[in-house]
Amino acid sequence: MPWVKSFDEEQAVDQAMHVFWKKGFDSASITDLLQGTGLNKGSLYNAFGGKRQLFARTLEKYDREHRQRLLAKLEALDDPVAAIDGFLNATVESSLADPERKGCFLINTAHDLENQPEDVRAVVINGLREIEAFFRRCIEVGQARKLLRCDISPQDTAKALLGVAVAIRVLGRGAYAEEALRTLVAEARRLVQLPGSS
Amino acid sequence: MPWVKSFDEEQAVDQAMHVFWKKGFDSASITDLLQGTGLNKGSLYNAFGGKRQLFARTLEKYDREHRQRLLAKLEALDDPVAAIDGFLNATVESSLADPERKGCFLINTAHDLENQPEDVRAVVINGLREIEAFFRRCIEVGQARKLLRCDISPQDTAKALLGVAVAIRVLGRGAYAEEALRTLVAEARRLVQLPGSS
DNA sequence: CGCAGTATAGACCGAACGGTATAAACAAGG
DNA sequence: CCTTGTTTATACCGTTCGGTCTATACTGCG
Repeated sequence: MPWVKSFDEEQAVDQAMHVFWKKGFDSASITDLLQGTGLNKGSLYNAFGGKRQLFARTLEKYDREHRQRLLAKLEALDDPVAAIDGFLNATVESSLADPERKGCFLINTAHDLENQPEDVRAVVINGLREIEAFFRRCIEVGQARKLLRCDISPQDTAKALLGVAVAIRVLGRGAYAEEALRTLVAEARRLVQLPGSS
Repeated sequence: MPWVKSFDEEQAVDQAMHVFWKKGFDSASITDLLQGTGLNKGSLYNAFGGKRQLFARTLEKYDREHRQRLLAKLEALDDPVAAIDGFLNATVESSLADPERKGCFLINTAHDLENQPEDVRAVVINGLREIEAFFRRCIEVGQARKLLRCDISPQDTAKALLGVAVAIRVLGRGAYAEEALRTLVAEARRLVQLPGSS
C-alpha cells in the first residue's frame, strides 16, 4: 500500500453534505458536488462509488453530527423543561442563522421519502423516531418531577412537539419570519404547560 | 377565426397539475407533462408558453379548487369548532386517500420557496396566510360563543394550528402512518381545548 | 375551392445529466 | 529504479433536459 490518501475524505463528505442539503438529491448535480468538494470526478467515484452512496453518507453524517449531537447535549442537562425548550429554540435559531434557508436535511429528505432508497429511508425514519422518543422521555421525567402537567399523554404530546418542530423547519424556509417561528415555539410550550421563559 | 380550440385547456391544466404536484417543478420533465396531458410539444408551448407559466397556472388552479373550496365549505358551516375539526381531518383524509402520497401542492411548493418565481411565491404565501386567517376567525367566533377557551390568543393559536396542518402534510408523506396523523389532530384540538369528538 | 389558423408529429438544437475510461503525474515501499 | 496505487485532468459515452421549428393534416370561413 504505497499511498494512503491525499484528500480528507470526511471533509469531502461534509462539503458534499451542504450541497445535497441545499439542493436535494435530484437537483444536486455531479458538477455541483465536484465544485463543492474540490474533488474531481475520478476521485469522487473512486472514493464513494457514486451519487447515491455519497448522498447516503452525507445524510448519515448530518444525522450523527446534528441530530444526535443536539439530543445528547440536551439530555445531558438533566432538565426536561430546558431540554424541550432548548430543542425548539435550537430549531428556530438554526433556521434563522442559515442565510441559505436550507432547513433540516432530515426533514427535507422526509418530504421526498417516496423515492429514496431503503437505507436513506431508514436514517430518516429512525431520526424522527428518536426525536419523538427524546420528547417523550422529557415529558415523562418532567411529569415525575411535577414540572409539567400530568394529565397529558407523553407519547402523544411528543408527536405534537415533533410536529411543531417539523412545521418550524418547513415554514422557516421562507414562508414564516422570525416572529412567527417564535410564536410556534410558544404555542408548543403551551402543549406541555411550560411557564413562559425566554 | 376558422377554428377555436380542440383540446380542453382547463382539463390539460388539471392533468399537468397532478404531474407537478407529484414530482415538483424541477423533477417534472416536459415529457412527463406531455404524457400526463396528452398534448404534444407544440400545443403545450403554444397554449401555455412554457414550463414555468404552466406550473404557475397549475398551482393557482390547485389553490382555487382545493384550498379555497375547502375553506369556503367549512366557513359556510357557521360552526367554528366543526370548521377547525373539519380542516384538520380533511388534511389527514387527503393524505391517507392519496396512494401516491403527494401531500399538499401548496406546502410542497412552500418547502421549495427559495427558487420559485415571484408569482408562485405569492400564491403560496397568500394561501398559507388565508388558512391562518381562517383558523383565527374560527377561534374568535368560538370564543365569542363560549365554545373555546378564552385565555388564548386567536392569532397565535391560528399559527399553531397551521403548523400542525403543515406537519400532517409533511409527515403524511411516508414518515407517519394513519394513527400518528390522527394523534396530531387530537393534539391540535387540545390547543384550543375542543372536546374530544370523532 | 382557397385561405387562415390550429393541431399534430417529430426532427432538431445546444446544453447538461450521471457515469466510465484513459492518460499522465505523483508518492511511498521494495 | 520499479512497482503499486492514487491523484489529477480530460475525453467520451448515451441519455435526457427545456425549448424551437418545420412539415403536414385538418377544420371552418368566405
